[in-house]
Amino acid sequence: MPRYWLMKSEPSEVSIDDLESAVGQVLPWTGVRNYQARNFMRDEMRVGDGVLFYHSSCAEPGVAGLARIAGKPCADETQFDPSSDYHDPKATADKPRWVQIDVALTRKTRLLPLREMRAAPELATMRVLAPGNRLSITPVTPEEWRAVNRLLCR
DNA sequence: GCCAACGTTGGC
DNA sequence: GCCAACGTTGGC
Repeated sequence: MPRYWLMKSEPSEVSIDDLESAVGQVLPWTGVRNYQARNFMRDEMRVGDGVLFYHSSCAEPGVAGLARIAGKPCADETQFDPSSDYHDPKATADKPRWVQIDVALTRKTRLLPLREMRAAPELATMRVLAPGNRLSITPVTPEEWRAVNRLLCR
């Protein structure tokens, strides 16, 4: 039962600074459109779980801050919105397909670059670093969580 | 912009 | 249920 997660976000959409400046420093994590990632949110996340906030698809990919799960999963509102990039015409209010969950900032950190993560032997097992990985949400082991925190203090 | 890896779709 | 085609992800 994982208690830690890595969640990818494109900073051009939602960055660590957006989370920092959000009301209550909480944002709903919307737009997940992958079943495996959805199932993590829907079935396995609990309030208080630790989150590595990861910036992807940008000039400097890497962990940009620490956050935590701050609510229960509920229907992702963007799936019903025809004007949203995340609109899903097959989703209905009766049968929502996608879920969102509140994520709260714990603290912004220095950027821990992907490059540095790959170079750290203690992070070699991280699922996000596995070749070909594309999942936007991946479980993180307590050991990996501690190792990332140690690296962030350097 | 490239491209490898992967997930989803849809015809059969 | 198979699997080829297609779309997306995301580092580089």
